[in-house]
Amino acid sequence: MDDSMTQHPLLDQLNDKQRAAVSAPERHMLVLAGAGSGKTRVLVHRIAWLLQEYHLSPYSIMAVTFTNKAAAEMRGRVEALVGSSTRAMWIGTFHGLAHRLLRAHYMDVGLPQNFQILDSDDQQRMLKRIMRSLNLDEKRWSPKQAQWFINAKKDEGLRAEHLDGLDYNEQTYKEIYATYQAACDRAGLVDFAELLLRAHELLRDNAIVREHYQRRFRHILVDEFQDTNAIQYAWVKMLSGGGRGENENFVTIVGDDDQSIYGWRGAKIENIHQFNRDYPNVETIRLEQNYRSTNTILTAANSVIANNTDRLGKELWTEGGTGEPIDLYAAINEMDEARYIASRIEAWHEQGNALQDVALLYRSNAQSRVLEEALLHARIPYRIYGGLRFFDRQEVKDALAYLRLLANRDDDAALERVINTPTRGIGARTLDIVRDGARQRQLSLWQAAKQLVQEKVLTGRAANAVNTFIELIDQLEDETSDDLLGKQVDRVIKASGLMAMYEAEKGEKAETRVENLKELVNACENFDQLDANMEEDLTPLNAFLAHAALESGEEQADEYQDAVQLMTLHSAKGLEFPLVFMCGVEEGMFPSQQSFEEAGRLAEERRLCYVGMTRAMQKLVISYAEQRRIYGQEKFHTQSRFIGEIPAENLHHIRMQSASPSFGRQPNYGRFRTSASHEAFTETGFQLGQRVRHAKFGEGTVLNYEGSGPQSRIQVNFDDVGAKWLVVAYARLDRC
DNA sequence: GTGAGCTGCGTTTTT
DNA sequence: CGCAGCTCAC
Repeated sequence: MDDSMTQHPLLDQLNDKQRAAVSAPERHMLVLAGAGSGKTRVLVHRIAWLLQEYHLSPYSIMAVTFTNKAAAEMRGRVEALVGSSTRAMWIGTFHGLAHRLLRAHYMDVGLPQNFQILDSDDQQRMLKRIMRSLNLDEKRWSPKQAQWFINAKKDEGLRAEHLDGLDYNEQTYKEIYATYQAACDRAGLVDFAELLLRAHELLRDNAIVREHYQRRFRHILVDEFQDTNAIQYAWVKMLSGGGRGENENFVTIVGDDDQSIYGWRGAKIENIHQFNRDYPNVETIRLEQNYRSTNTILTAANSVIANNTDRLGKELWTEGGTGEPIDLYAAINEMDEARYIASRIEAWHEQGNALQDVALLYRSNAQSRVLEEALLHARIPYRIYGGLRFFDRQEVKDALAYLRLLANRDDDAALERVINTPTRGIGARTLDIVRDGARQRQLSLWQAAKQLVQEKVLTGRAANAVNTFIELIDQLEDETSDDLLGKQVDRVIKASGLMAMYEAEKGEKAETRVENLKELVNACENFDQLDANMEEDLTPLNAFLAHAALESGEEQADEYQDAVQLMTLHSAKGLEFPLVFMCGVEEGMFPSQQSFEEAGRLAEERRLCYVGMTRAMQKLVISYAEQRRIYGQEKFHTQSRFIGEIPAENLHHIRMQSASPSFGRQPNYGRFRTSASHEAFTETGFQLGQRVRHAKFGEGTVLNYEGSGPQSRIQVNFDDVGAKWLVVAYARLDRC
């Protein structure tokens, strides 16, 4: 590479590999980007390079991500780098871009112009209704399973009619799938998986549309490619002409097979391999230099992931220092674990470090509870990721349902939600009649309701109530359609009685609901259709509704408060923290019980472990509990196999230093006693958490004790035979 | 229409 | 064990 190239401002601060990826000639590329290797940076600089050096129009570039957050970050950084608008560029999520295609070509795919998006909550309610209408045994068939089945098939690109060779169970799900799809089609509703499936069918079946986009998008860049499922892969392939079309299309995929943690929802790591087979002359570039973690952390993470087979192969390295060893805390139970973590955070904070630099990672959400209790007790502020998001809140969804009805009367899901919210005398009986009528006549609920009133199938109070509702919606549209969006929403919320309903409720919860409704009006006032990447020819209302469905909104505010972050290992992906705690690293928790059966799932757990470890910049603390209460039952665990895969020299073992009986689950001690000094030894003469040896049972850890004097008993979790209660006087335990 | 009381369920999550 | 969702009685 000559000097003029290396001095290009876009290549300035990049390492050789990054530079090679950014300045590569136009071609298909596979960038294997390890954790913390500057992946987004490469992607962003590559786009800028295409614009500046190859003088490509922003119009000819598409960049695809999985989350809105990633898309927004990419757009922002590209804009900052090239200093001009990127509006013409298609940067977005798979779902967002598919939605865009469907809006632009709704007629070609047989959708009404006002089609609405069904989120997974809506989808489940819809399925529940459909399964009732099919008179299925509710003990045997669950909407949840049906939802799983349908989405999995759609993710594979399969429609109900494509399914054959099914067993009896699947046959039923197929029927549900078909009925559900017919209902969605009638109502103009599109679920998330449907966005992708239908966009793919559009490109597949419509040569004119397909060729138009193939001509347009000279470069397609896909982030997190290891997380793509079958339909997403097929979609990219279709858009790019498979890389062998008559047009010059180039696809760049960026990903890390070691960070594929979404196999359970249909992601296929093999898509990375498949890309190499499908596209000609793919250049592979590996980004292995890590700019995030200490050498110790990387060595440990590399050792763990090395236990997986079928890897593309990659080893992270750093020019940085060794750093501190990884601490391993062996807790006697989950409360001890939580208390230890809280004490470590206190120490960290006292040394002048920020709490927001600390993350607590766990395998499952249920684990957060005990951690929260300990943090609360220690008065350490914390924030939990993955709560309910704005557009997912009940009251907000109610309001949106009214708006959806204004946009599209046939939206059955919306109608079901609000026809009797607030209550207006339309009870279960009346609704059943309307549902039956709709099914028999193959109409939407709205149309059926109208007909049934007209034909006097519905009479008296019921007819009156239904009529009032119909008139309310019609009138609302009439009167507010000329309003600006914010005004319109404000009037709809009030005239529908929704606001009054929540105002009448009392309590803190109700107050928040009222606040949220006001906030929705606010969001509408500030909504910028173009900023949201919605086409101009979409009505503002439809644009907003699509926006609400596709981006369920940010998490709650108060982000400015310095607080520890709690989240699952999955949601930690892509983030980094100076201090990371990985908790509950026990066999049966992590790897989870359910992953034991299949090697593939175990490998995914290991990748999750790799993801977790590589979040840590300076210091990683791993902990596990010998005993843990799960669903009200005491479980005894051993440390996770993943811990054993870390080189011993990188680990620093810690056991409980000052034992307190409260951690031995004695009654009446409360969950977290103040940390005043407690006797380190139990009345048995053994320390809680201490390692002991028994002639027959081998080695184990002291977990608990009860009684005193000659009857005193002690509970030991033996490595080989599990937990046992022993009478100390007879057990002849030795200290290890 | 509302609330007590019962039942069933219980990785991981984005769109 | 803790919850959400549902039923049934008023």
